[in-house]
Amino acid sequence: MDDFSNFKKNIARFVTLTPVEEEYLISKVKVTHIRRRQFIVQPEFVCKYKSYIVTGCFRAYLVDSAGHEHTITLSVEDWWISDFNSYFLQEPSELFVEALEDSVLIQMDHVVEDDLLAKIPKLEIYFKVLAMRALAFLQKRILANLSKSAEERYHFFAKKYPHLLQRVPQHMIASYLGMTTQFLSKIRNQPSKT
Amino acid sequence: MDDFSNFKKNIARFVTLTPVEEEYLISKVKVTHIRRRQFIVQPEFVCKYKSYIVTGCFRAYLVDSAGHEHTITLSVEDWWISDFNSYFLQEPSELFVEALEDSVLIQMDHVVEDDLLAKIPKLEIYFKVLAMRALAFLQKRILANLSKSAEERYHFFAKKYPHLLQRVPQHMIASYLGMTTQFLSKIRNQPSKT
DNA sequence: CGCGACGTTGATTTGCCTCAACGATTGTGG
DNA sequence: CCACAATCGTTGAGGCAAATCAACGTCGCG
Repeated sequence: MDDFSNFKKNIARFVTLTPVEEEYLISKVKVTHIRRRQFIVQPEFVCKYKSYIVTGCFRAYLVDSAGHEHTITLSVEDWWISDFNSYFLQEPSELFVEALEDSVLIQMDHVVEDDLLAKIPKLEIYFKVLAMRALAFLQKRILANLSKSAEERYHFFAKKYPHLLQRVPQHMIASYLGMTTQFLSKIRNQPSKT
Repeated sequence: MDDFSNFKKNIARFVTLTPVEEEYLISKVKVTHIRRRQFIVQPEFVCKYKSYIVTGCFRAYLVDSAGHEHTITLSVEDWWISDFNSYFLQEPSELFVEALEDSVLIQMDHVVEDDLLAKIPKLEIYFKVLAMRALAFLQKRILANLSKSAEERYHFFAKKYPHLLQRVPQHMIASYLGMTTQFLSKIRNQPSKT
């Protein structure tokens, strides 16, 4: 089971490529190994790639003027990561995207992407589906932040992503959920109802 | 200046259609007039259309189990509105989308959209650009909610969308910004800096 | 071994909410 | 066309959820 196995499967969930197309795709993308604590995106720099996570774990976060970190994204295997804003518009990023574990990525840049979309138009559909899902996801997250208490948000998260609780340090989860480490700790260690 | 003038201009910002394509597009979409306080999306129902606002103003909101409204979207002329989640997946919506003024929409349903995308592939690009912009926008909003105080969020909003302050009732803006009407009122009437 | 990253716990503070009452404006039916 | 209701914004008192500040224990790693 090589690096591309799950990548192909993931695409096959939404569009069906011919063997020739698949081969062409694989020939164009680039496999990159990233060490823990390494950054693949940094503020001031333009985000060059969109990256599919083969193995590993990443988070994207912003550091505000008070020096507080705010986590936008926690991603594991079979997700795409990037600063889509910076990648799409080719503007300097404001975010850090950091590997939380040693990771393997499949990457493409704009040149490769445009070529692939031209040669394999079905990929437009694949990326469209991903974009729509991302939109739905972000909308739900905004709603959750507006309408739920810190405790509700945590329990919802814990139920939905139990594996992340084990892989990701708690202060990052806290910052993802919009609360302090201390408060999250208190939630976890209180009697509580489910 | 007919209903389609700005619609065409908006598309032309991102892709260039031939006169024939433009005509075909116009022949397929549907112009709808909506009265103030009318709903174009309601919970339990599948969202049938994506709609371009020719004139008017809409908001999308969710009512939580405690009966509180949470505004996801405030939209005016030249924006697309829909419950994209419900429209894209053809699942029942959870949202209300309500006209805040008498409005005129240009609408397309899935059948029309698929046909248009097949006949005018350039529209894929148009919608892709819109989707990416929406993604960037939602991401910024999540960051603002995570990192800014209610007062900062309000002043930021007021500076960025001064026209909305006049068109939209304040309790809706408050719910969009994630605070109560009363608190927003207090922010507005305090000395404050900036 | 010693330092830094991580989590926990308690005391205190505060940003924002809830509840409540009250003008002003809009709009609507008799 | 007026009266009354509904909608909208304002203001104040009191309360709570979550932040801040601070101190401490543990673990992993260089």
